[in-house]
This record gives sequence, structure tokens and C-alpha cells, in this order.
Amino acid sequence: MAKDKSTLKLVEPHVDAETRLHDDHHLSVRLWLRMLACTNRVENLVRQNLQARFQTTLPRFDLMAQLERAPDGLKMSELSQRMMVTGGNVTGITDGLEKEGLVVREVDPSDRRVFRVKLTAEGQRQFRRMASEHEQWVIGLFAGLSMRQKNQLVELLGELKQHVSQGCEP
Amino acid sequence: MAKDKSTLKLVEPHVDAETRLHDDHHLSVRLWLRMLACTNRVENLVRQNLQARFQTTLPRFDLMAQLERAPDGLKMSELSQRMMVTGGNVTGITDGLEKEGLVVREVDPSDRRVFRVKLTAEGQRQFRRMASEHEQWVIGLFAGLSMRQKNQLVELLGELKQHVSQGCEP
DNA sequence: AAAGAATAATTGACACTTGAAGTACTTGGC
DNA sequence: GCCAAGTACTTCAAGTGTCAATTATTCTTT
Repeated sequence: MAKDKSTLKLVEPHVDAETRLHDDHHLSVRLWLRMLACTNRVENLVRQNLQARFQTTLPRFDLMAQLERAPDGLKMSELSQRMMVTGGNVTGITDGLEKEGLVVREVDPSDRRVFRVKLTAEGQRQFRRMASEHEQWVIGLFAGLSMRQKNQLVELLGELKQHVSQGCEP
Repeated sequence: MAKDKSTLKLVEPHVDAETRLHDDHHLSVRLWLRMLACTNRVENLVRQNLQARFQTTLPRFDLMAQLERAPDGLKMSELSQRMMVTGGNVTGITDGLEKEGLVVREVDPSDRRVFRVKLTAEGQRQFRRMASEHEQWVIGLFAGLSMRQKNQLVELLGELKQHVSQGCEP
């Protein structure tokens, strides 16, 4: 740690650059781990709430949320895109919801390969009940931040999202 | 943004409060969705890289990462805590890694209920190879942000983490 | 020292997720 | 019209995750 001043002008710029670089590496990893921790924590709380209050799961809630904004229904592939999961996954979740009468698969007469998935009346009713509670949970979890801080976060994450989304679809 | 100083003290508190409230709700949900999207995106990329380059998975990598920092090994329950997953899960992941010779369970003579899990020499070698690449991926993914932005994010997420972590263990 | 409570790890049931392989249908060039 | 290529969805295996119940061991209390 004790520096030999006689070599200072030789070593210093090099060490300095390395140090800055090292800090940056450390910082990126630290940021990533912290982001992951926050997201997982919130996600787990939401999941637990959905389970305790409505005996349902986050993926099911997510699928229904997508359908609620699409009165004409969505194709399985559209659900897959919007939920950012693979197609095989959507099949399983839709199967479960359909079995409980919350969604229906309707065949599209113009293209018999596709299903249009829609919320049933019961599905809509149930979703609306869940959605309003869900919003309260989220608001509560983020209540520790001021609006200014939330705005900053939205801004910074928006930038990040833009960068990490590149190199996905050519 | 532009403030009208002449009306500042006269603004109707009622409407203003409602508007602020509504914006806040919207903002919290928006922040949550954006955070989720960013995290999922990065997580998926890291997972894909781990799969493509090393035929391994994120949970396995995570477990090995915990062990690498603990030369004396960790108990299953400690792994469970640090990885923020349930115990049953750790059992399965450890089983897999042990079968491949990357990890060993050693019985603790002072308490025969516990296992101390350690990295084998082969496990250490493999982890170090993965870790350096992993760091590069993360740095690359966050390279679009300046150090200043990263610092801001770390700061803000730190605050958030603190708030959402409360009410967990009394 | 024996009964009972607490702790460490495992197991089994179920849900979600991916990726690859398979089926059914549509489209476009010949 | 027909066949190849592409698209939409399903199925299956393997891994990850939860929770609840079980086993084995240790600690506590009397």
C-alpha cells in the first residue's frame, strides 16, 4: 500500500485507469445484484398476496391482465410476446384458466391455426377484483419513495431498458 | 415544469391533491412494470449465456457463487437464506452439482443434522471460468449507462430495497 | 434422564419455465 | 393443383420454485 514516490509518475496513470475500470466493474455487478434483489422481493410479495387472497398465481394474473386490455382477445403467440415467455408456457397457463372457466379459446375462422383467447364474464369479474387490490399492494410497496425518486427511477430504468433491449430482433 | 408563480399559492388543493394521487398510483405501477421488464431481460440474457457457454443454469451458478466466498463451506440453510429460496430447492440444486462433482456435502461432526457444502477443486476451477465471463456480460449489458447513472440507480434501489425489506423478519 | 420443543435437511405434490420436437394449417412458387 | 416453406399451437422432458409433511438430531425443561 505504501507508495514508492520515485516511481510515481511511471505507475500512476496506469493504476488510475485500472482503478477506475475496476470500480466500474464492481459498480455494474453491484447494480445488477441490487436490482435483482429488489425485483425478486416485490415479486415474491405480490405472488404471496395473490396466493393468499385469491388462490392464484402471478403468471395467471399476468395473462388475464393482458386479456383485459384486449376485448377482442389475443392469439396465443401474442400472449407469448406480451408476457415475454415461451409459447409452450402459455399453453399450460391457458389450459388451467380455461379449465376454471376464466378464459376461452375461440377458433378464428379466417385462420384455423390460431386461437383467440378471451376472458369470460366470470374471468373479467374476478380479474377486476384482483387488479384493484394488486394496485394497492404495489403502491404500498413503493410508498417509501417520493414521487421525485420514482420519476428518477422510471427515467433511469427506461434508459437501461432501451440499451438492454437492443440486439433482440434484427 | 414551468411554474406560474402568480397562481402558486392559489391552486385549488382539492383537485391538485387528487391529480397528484392519481399520478402517483400510475407512477408506482409503471415503475414496477419497468423494473420487472429490465430485470427479466437481463436475467434471461445471463441465463442464455450460461446455458450456451457452460451448459449450466443461473441457480447453479448462484449456489456456486455463494460457496466460492465461503471457503469453509455453508450449511444448506445458509445457502437457502443467501440465495433467497426455500430449503427444498437448495436440496435439489445441490444434488445436481454433487452428482457432477462440483460440490460436496461434508458432515459436521459437532452437529450431525447439518451438512457443510463446499466447492470441489473442479468446482472452483469451473466457477472461476464462468465468473469472469459473467462479469463481462453484466458490464456489457450496463455499458449504456454512465457511472453517474449507475451510481444513482444503486442509490435509489438501495432506498427501495430498504423499504420493501421491512416487515419481513420482526 | 425422559418428554417435549426447536432445528436441519429431505421428500412429495404441484406450478411455472424453457427448449426441442411434433402436428395442423396457410402461403407462395412451380 | 401441388409441394416446400413457414406459421400457430401443443406436447414432453428437465430444471426451478413453493409449500406442507417427515425424519433425524439437538436443546430445554423438569
